[in-house]
Amino acid sequence: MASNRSVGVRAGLRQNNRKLTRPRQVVLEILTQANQHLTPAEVYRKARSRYPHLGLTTVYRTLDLLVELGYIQRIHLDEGCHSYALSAKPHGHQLVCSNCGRAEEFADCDLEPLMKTLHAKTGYAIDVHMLELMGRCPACQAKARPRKN
Amino acid sequence: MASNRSVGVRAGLRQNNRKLTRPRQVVLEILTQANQHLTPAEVYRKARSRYPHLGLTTVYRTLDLLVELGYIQRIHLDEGCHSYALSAKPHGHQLVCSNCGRAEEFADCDLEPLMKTLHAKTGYAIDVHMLELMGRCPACQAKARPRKN
DNA sequence: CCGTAACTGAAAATCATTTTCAATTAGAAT
DNA sequence: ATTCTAATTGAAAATGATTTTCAGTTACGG
Repeated sequence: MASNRSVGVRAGLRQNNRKLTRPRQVVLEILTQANQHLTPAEVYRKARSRYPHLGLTTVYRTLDLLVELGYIQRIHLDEGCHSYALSAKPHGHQLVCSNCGRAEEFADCDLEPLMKTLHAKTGYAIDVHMLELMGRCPACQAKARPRKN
Repeated sequence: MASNRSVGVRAGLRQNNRKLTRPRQVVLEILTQANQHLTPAEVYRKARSRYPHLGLTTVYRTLDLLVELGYIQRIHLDEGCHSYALSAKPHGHQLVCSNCGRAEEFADCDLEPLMKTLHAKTGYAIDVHMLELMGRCPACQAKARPRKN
């Protein structure tokens, strides 16, 4: 069953003279099915249960490629550092649970006013921004305060 | 000449049962005099010209400590990953030049409305945010378009 | 000045990421 | 279906960043 996504990706790859290989499919599947941002090592571990021959090197290369083509995005966490997640929406940001790591993606960051102010103040031609929010997700909040009953 | 900052830091350290040692002073001086965010390796190189006996291990440990006490802040760049800079203002964010790396700090991020919206939408109890902007600084813009005359 | 907990630096260990290279494979062209 | 070739792969080695270990040193309260 070739997923819709996989069809789209195949086309995107072809445009760039790239191939849709098994390892690439597997990495993409893992990220598609995870509701989470994953580190390269995590992707590797999960992907190998499906395709044991996969190499870690290839995971790194595939993640880079998918970022380059815009199918996934790179996330910076305070430690551990790099994780990757599907970019469902153009220009997505993450809202990450500081307890369980679950993440929501959102796009409506509305930083235009801030960027204008800063441009006026500093003269910088701002073209990129990185925004990430952290806090407890509803489930973890519930777990944390069972005494509330 | 003990700087004002160094006095404040000494007090802060003492409260935590920590000492103000020469290596720590040097690392702090380097960051104070840099108008830039610096990686641990950069801090190390600069600091050694002043205090050649300094070890890289100590630089890492000192940077961690200073972050913990709130005197400096950790910055995440797209690659290279970690850099450190003085946190002049409480809760600072960085506006980094994508060309030369120079950075401005700002605090008035005004994300409250966004955080409220997201809280309503997702239920997350948001308590931390990471925001970083990138773009060309005025100097690099000027350099990039000399033909404009 | 003393005592001691905090701190230090060198070396080794660990962990993430990249490079190298010979073998394999996807997919365009027959 | 078969061939051809550039793109891709995985193992191993190399590189780079960061952490741990540990014996010796130092700041600073008493």
